[in-house]
Amino acid sequence: MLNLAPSTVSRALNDSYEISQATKDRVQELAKSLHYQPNPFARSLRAQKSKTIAVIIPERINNYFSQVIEGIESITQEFGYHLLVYSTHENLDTEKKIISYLVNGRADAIVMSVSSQTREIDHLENVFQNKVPIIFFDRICREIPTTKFITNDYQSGYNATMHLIEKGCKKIFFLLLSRDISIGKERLRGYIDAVKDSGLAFSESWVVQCSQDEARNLALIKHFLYGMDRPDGILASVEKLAISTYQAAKEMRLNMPKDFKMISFSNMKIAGLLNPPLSTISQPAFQVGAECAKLLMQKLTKPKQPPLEDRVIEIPSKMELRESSGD
Amino acid sequence: MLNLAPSTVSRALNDSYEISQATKDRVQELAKSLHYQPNPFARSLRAQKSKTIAVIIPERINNYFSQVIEGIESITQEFGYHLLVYSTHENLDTEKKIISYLVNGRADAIVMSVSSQTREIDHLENVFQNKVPIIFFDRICREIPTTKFITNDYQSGYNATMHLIEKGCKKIFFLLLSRDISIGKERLRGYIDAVKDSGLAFSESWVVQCSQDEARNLALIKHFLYGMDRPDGILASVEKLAISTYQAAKEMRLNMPKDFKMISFSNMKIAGLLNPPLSTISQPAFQVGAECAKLLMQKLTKPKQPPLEDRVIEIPSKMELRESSGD
DNA sequence: CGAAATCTCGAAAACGTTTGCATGCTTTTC
DNA sequence: GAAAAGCATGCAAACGTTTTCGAGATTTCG
Repeated sequence: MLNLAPSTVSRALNDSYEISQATKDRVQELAKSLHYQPNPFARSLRAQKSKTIAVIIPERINNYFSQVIEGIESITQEFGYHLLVYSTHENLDTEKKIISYLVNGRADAIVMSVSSQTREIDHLENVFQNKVPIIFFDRICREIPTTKFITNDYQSGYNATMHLIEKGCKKIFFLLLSRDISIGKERLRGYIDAVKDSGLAFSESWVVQCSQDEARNLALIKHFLYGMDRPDGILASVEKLAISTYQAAKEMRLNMPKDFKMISFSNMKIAGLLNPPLSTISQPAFQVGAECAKLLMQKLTKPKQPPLEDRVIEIPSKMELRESSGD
Repeated sequence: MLNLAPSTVSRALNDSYEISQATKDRVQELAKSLHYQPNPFARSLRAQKSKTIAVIIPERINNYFSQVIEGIESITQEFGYHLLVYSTHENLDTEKKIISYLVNGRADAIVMSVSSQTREIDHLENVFQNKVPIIFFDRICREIPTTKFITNDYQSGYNATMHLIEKGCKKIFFLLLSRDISIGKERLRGYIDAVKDSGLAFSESWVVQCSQDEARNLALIKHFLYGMDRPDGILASVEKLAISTYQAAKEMRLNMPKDFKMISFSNMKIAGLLNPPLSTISQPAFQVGAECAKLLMQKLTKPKQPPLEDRVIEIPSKMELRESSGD
């Protein structure tokens, strides 16, 4: 429309020094009046980058993961990056499929928390070999040499258990989703060490392996709460299991903290409004997301950046004691 | 590597009828062994479509919106569509900026719930004029002639209010975020009609306008709960305000349902575990998301589809009565 | 056996940008 | 006054696909 070559227009829009101010003005004015927006695919194709970050989480309806995404976005948004969000629904096959979408440049980087089913890691190796920067958080994969963010899972598990013991618990059950995922393992270790350090008669049956099926979890919990050897303390390694326990206690008309005490890893804002208020170990979710994003923005927006360091960064959780644990 | 032209390779991979089986096999085998994945940008550039849907919500840490996104994904995932998720943080300027990213083809369609600040709608008009299919849900924009999904806001507001009145409430406050957004208006209308139909002495001061600032909301709620003309019933039009009310009641040691009764629009799964269990009107969030997605998939994947119809589709909510309202 | 039909593949254009290089023009410099 | 330098712009290639068109090879058919 202005009788200019595409190259000139491009340079004018990008404010190149080799275009006269007069031409720049003409071009930019017309662009504005036409609501011109450059085509992102042409750009991505040419530049070999997408200004997009993929976030992969195991489930969406979860306060922790929502907060992490908020944290990520708080940083990426300043840089004009877009967020592609995927949920694996804790399913390994879905995770593999999602990953396969992302190794071809659709995203410039990946931020993820692996599913509880993830045992093999070929697909993750593949990402790494394809030079797509990847950062893990919470449920990390130690084998891939990249940066990972976790909280002090061992210590938190230890402290939470010790707290229950101090409150008089002699038989403390540990509820987990899967023994395979990183956080499960570490929290479990902390729990076991605390139990043993206190000289309690630990038994393997104290560790209760739950599943993705909420109805089954509820039945399982009710079952052991009915039994003869029922616990007087429970440490839930994920929020979901704490909720099922509340449900079970309610249906069975058991009283917390009288009949048993509980503390849980959880990022619920309303933990204090439950009946009874739930003692929690809450993770710095927003901060974790923000730190992941900062690292990625540094790597992606600055020239000549080294690959992401192979290290584990720990950001401590906060224990908030309420009535459910007898406080 | 196979001494074939790009066109042949392309056709072989896409299983075109004009390629011999032998060649197809050779190509597909090599592709598999190289983990070949076609470049999405080249594809999008060529096809003028991105297989991506943008979802714009006012906030991420919200059960309702998370569930809607799950619903959307449950459908789009089968079609191999990707989800770009944005949060406006209830901010109009952010909303405008996000929209401006999307009118150039980055997304094939938009599913959105407008921010509580959204009064002007030029940016939404712009989307529509650019022929980007857009569907609204929950907080809709009636002026844009497209398909919108809502719940029976008026009726739900009416029923909830009637329920409180049946439980003996004489002075019922209505808590809302903004009078501008669609759902606020409709729920408010239902509430007012119910109050008037019951012959209660309605006063404008019963409608309490809250803000995005949680601390201010808490102070506001505490203030009217302290006052002489404090309500004996509260209808919260959004979950967030119900939570602030619980917080206020807790701090002031007020007892629900004795001192006042409450019911709230909310999609919290754990409403029943609060103290006291919260009566809710819960929306069919997952279903709303799924319906939006179904419509879009139809429009995007089938040839020769008409534009999205200009109509409002209502999916009813469910009222679940618990102790907070005196049940 | 010649012509038509069928099968298999390649050449080239197109999608909308960005950028290295070339070009023509004006200004500066010795 | 001629060469060098600076300025403003255009040309063309490249990014990786898909698709239209056409060409050569083989088969079929009368």
